[in-house]
Amino acid sequence: MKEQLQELLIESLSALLAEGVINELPAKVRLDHTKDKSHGDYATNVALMLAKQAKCAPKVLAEQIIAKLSNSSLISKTEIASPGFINFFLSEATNSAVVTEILNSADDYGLSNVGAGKRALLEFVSANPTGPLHVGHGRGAAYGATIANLMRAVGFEVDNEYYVNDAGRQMDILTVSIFLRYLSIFGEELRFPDNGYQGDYIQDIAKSVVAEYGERWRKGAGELFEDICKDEADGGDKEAHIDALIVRSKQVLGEGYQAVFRVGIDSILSGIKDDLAEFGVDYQQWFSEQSLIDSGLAKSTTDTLQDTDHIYEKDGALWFKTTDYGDEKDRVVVRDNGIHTYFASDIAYHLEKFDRGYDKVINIWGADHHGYIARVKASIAALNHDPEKLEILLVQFANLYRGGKKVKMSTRSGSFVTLEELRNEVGNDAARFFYVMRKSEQHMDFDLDLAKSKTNENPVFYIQYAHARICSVLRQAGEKEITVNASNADLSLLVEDGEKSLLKELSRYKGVVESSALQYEPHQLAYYLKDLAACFHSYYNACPFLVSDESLTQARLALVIASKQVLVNGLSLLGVSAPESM
RNA sequence: GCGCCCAUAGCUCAGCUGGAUAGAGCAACGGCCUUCUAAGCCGUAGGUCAUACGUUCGAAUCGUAUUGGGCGCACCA
Repeated sequence: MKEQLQELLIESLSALLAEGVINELPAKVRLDHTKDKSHGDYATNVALMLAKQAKCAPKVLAEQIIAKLSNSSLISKTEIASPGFINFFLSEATNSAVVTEILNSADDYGLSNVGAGKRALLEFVSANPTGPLHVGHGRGAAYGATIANLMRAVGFEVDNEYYVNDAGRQMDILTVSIFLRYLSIFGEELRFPDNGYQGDYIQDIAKSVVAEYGERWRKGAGELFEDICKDEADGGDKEAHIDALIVRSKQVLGEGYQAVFRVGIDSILSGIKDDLAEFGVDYQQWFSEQSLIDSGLAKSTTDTLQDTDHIYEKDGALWFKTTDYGDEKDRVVVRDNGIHTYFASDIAYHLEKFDRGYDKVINIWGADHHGYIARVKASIAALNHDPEKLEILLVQFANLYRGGKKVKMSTRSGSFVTLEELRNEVGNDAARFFYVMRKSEQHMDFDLDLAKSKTNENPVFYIQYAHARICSVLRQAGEKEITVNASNADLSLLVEDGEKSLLKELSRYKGVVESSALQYEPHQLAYYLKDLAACFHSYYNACPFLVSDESLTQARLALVIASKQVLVNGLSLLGVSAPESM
């Protein structure tokens, strides 16, 4: 009905335009829900916006706008409030119509088509497959999955994609780490490199290698470490040390190197996939970095840039002139040792994304990668695509708190809390909700104790409890042999304050979904659901639903069932369950 | 040093892209269970929206400067 009201308003403005009272229509006609019910149901500031070009006082213009407003059964009255707002009071029938609409649309209520079927590619998480996902990745996962749900709800076609960095040096370090642990299982005496992956999961993967290959790839530690430069703890350079070990391992292992690598990446990747799936995060595509190298696209993209003079050579390395496109400094794409950088394949990856013909290309990155934005956009521009089409959403880190104290984490040493551990501790519902409850660019403190608590300070339980309470009411109705006939209820009986505010709250839902989706702000929906639940709890305490007056019972049940539907729809967009009882 | 993000009640955070008297939850205080789940509700108290200028009918919101915090500035990913 907001749309209808808006149309009426535009009609009126067009009439004024025809009469020359105003010179042009505003870009958008804002119609807002009012905070204060003495201001009616909706208010617009158009008269204030247009007063200057109409060269008259806002209040005078407001009167003219109202005069041109055609009669409609929607509106019961209009008022002008200083300095020039027009307040609309809707008729009771208009307000309660939302219940009918919700009941008719059911699970589809809240869906719209502002996205008009445009295709969007949403890349998120994309953590290096060098270990299990940790709580930092969890935020990106929950955020991305929710954005995808929201965008689909408003009519976009969305593909979720995970970019798998299965090529490059990190993979070599992973392989060597597994290999060394594998050797240790057979009692080989060796010093594990400072720069290797220390986590326990590496030991587990090494055991899998044993299970699959037995002693087949066993080599002597002496052979492996002979003449290798010193590690950091021994006064050497840890980078050089591990690089030397990588080269040696490849020599010593031959085809076994690939075999060990395979076991490692398969194990880690399947762990990540299971983890995300259990978290309710689904992907349409898993895009391999290695595939860009195998297909030659990485190479050909670099060649193209070289042919178009975007790349030059310096100090034995190939540099991409990203400064031509506003970056702070030029970036290396091929190192002096001939190995391409991560950036090089990333250029090809983004080119590939654009070539797939999406209308929107969206990346969700950890905020620590913000320095990377300029160079990626530069590469898109250099390859004759519109860098504006790439939208990069940054997600800040999440700190865990337990007992009021920050949980310390460090990735290198392997002492991090994994996403799986978090999910096991607080549950998927609380994790999903908490992650998106905060604005993504805001640092968040994830309070583990709060996420587990079962009081109204925990918003997840608060909202779910509202849903469970409604289910309970409906069960009671069944026990009392009340036949619920919501769609035929006489909604004009809903006149209590609690009912009016609940109706108003319900009518906000569609707009919240749309706004959350278009602005990539799931927290708007999270807050809305909290407000809706509050509205319901308040109503629940103020009015009994199952009363002796049968038609009143039916009307209240209709309202309550509509509320339940919106809670279910909203929670499902957030990936949170709606339990029938708690 | 340069760049990006942030600063709102004692605490954790919203504030619908410039609107009307800045809102929730927690913590504090006072009430509500013989009646649909008290995992709930009602009320009281709590603010120089970091600071200072500016933009205009109107600023927590936009601009500039300052202060204070986070992150980034690799031939790592």
